Amino acid sequence: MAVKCRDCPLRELDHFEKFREDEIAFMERFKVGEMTVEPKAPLLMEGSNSPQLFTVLKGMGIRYKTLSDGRRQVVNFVLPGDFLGLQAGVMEKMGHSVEATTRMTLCVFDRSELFSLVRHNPKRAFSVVWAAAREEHFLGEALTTVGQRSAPQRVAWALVYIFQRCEARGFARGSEVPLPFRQQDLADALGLSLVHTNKTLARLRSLQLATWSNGVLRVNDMEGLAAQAGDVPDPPQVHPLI
Amino acid sequence: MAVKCRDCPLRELDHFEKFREDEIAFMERFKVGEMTVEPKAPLLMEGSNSPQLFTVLKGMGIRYKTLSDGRRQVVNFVLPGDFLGLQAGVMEKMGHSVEATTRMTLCVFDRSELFSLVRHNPKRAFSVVWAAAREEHFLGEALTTVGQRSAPQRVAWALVYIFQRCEARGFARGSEVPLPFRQQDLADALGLSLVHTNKTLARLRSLQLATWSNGVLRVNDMEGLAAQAGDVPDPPQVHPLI
DNA sequence: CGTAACTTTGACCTAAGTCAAGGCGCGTGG
DNA sequence: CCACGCGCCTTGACTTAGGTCAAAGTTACG
Repeated sequence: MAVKCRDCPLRELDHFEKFREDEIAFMERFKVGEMTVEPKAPLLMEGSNSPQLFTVLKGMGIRYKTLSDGRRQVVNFVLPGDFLGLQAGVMEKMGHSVEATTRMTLCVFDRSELFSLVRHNPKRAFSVVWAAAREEHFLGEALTTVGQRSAPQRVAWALVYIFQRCEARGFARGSEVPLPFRQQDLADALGLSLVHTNKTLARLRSLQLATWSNGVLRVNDMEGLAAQAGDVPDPPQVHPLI
Repeated sequence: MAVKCRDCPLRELDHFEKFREDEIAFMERFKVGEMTVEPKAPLLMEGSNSPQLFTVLKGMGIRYKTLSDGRRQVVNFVLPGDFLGLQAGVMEKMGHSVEATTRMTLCVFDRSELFSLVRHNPKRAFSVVWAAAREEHFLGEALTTVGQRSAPQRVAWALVYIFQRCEARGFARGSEVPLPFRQQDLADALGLSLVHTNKTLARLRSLQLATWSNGVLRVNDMEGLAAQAGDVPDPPQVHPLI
């Protein structure tokens, strides 16, 4: 039932660094199980201190923070290969919540083993640092986008970003990638209202740049979309933890 | 001339975790020197791969990203105890630039030693992870603030945040802390225009909540200021690297 | 003293928010 | 098998928070 790290399909992707034989063995000891959750299921709660850490194997979700008045900031979209729970693992509590959008399957690790992982396997420890730095880097980009760019730029930027990430994970079929989120999620990620996000998407559609409907994003003109976005991110090689 | 880690004044602050004797010795080997820079001096450049990492000993600065059209996002304010260059240390390049605002003195480390630090000193390695997670946590808060809050809330939030950080570092004299930045810097941090930031600060002043002039922030009514901000951050214990 | 870098204030404008009303697809139960 | 409800998307009309422009104070400094 539970997939062995050895057979993990994520490792096959060019996007992820290759494991050495001993690293695979090490991770198999670190791994305590596998979990499947339904859409809407909460995985981690802001302020909580989960005993588990996860690596996403399948499915998508969102990281978000909720304000006391109910407003919500989507902090990032969660895709396969993402590591969840670092903050809880190293500080006492999570800074944001994580929720499944589609059905997801996750690799489960024991939080208390994180320290021993750092102690006994420096290469893997470096991957943890890398993951944290990667997220920090992304959040800097996102902050800049939300702080400085216009609505059309923000939306275009987000679509390019998501498309690239999906593509790197082998989800793209031609110019299409699955995008199972609601417009409200994107709006909350970009600090825009739902209505304005919708109208902005409509404009990108009428400009023949990108179409997002029924959970599928089609990018007709990546050049043009990137031009709309202004500056665009760059997705490098990643270290998964699995 | 160069201060020994043993005598580093930062270690005295309650805010930072105490070092063990062997950790001090270890850091002294890791440290390659000390540097002093003048205001406006660039410390790290976005996209570059600095051979050095720094811990701030004295002075303040800003982390920021620049867009191709000249707009700027201030990503965070840099205070003593902050570790600079993690992204360059672990990925190939920085995601943002760092510039001195006041004269600063920095502890200099050799980037290439970072890996050996992780390998040979797990406790310190954990501190690196901690620092990265801390920054990630902050950026999530900042993103939420910029994405969801109104101008008065943003400004109040930022003042509370900065005041707390300064206080934890022992900079507070009563209700005053040094704040040597320009209004433009705050505006760029919050995604607001200079003019609107100025007017918002004026309102906080007239409400008797906080006054910021001549590089000094005085918080008259922390309760009220926090109320303006809505939800407020929490500054826990930190691990410095020194 | 003059000039350059910040701050402050007022008048006006526009990007984005809010409100409101439909539309559309889908699942459920009568 | 149809209709009702629900979640999500779409569109139009109107409002507003915050941006832009412009000009005048204020310091600090050479």
